[in-house]
Amino acid sequence: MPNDVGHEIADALGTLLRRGTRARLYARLTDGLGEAVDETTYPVLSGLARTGPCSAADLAGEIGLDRSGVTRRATRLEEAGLLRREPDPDDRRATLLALTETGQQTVKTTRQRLAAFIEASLASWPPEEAQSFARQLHRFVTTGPFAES
Amino acid sequence: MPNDVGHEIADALGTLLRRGTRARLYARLTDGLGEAVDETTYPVLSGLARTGPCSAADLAGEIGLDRSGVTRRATRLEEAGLLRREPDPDDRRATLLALTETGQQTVKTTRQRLAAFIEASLASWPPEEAQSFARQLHRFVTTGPFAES
DNA sequence: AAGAATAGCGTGCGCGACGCACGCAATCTG
DNA sequence: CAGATTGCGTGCGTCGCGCACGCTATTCTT
Repeated sequence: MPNDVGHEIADALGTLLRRGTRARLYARLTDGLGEAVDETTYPVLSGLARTGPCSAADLAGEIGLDRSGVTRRATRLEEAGLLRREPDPDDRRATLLALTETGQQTVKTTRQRLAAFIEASLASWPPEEAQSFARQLHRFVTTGPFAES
Repeated sequence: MPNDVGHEIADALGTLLRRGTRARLYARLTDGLGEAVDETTYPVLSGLARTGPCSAADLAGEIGLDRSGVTRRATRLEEAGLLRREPDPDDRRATLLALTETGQQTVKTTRQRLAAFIEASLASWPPEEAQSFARQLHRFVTTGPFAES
């Protein structure tokens, strides 16, 4: 493998991990979806969409955050009607976090926006090139130095 | 283009933009390089390595941060001996920020570590596949929805 | 040439996000 | 049935960040 490869990818990852990059992308994705959903609260919605209804502690582990932070974000999202707290029927001290209908819709549209952004910037690529790139990127991220520590 | 492509890349970007991902990667890259260099201060070093000696305001624009933040990080790095403040010979009110020898060395080793991580996770790939992936990723990042807004 | 306007810099201040730890309620254990 | 444990929300301290002020040096204006 030529030496350039590592440095070329390093450059790309560098700009990708910039604070501003993340902020701009989230701003575009959550634009017009209400005051409550932003860069900090969206991971709660997204994680909850992945796991289904679960406790705040489990969700905290899922999105890599302290339990207290999840609780606070959840209250914000609850007040905005995107999330619902329901008592766990099996354990009366536990409360389950679950997405409401609008919450699910919010996650859905956000993901569609991201996919649309990506497809737009890949529009000029040969289809099979885009396809192989997608597979390679997925493989690189899941097997690289980014796995769950 | 198949619909999967957008969603597959979206997944990869999702995990890549996780808060924890960024934190873990920076922790590994800056491990043992001294107390002062961490996730927040490294962009100052890296940006300064790209631009060469320049003012705090210019560097702020470069790394997407407020000027005051650059100043504070610069003082931390200056106390650690990684950065030097020198008066601008052409403008006596201006002070230029410049990397010291150890500062340059720190940036160099950090970049080498990142490149090594990447090459390690690409070690099992066919060389020409890695090469095309690197080019595609670079192109995707520079032309995608991540450009400077 | 002198006073006004501007530019560069550092710092005080408030805001928001985060983690830790405490208290309360419910549950498990012996 | 009492003590230990678990789940949850919240107060507190810390930290990073942007805004705005004051100070100094420079540039503009007349």
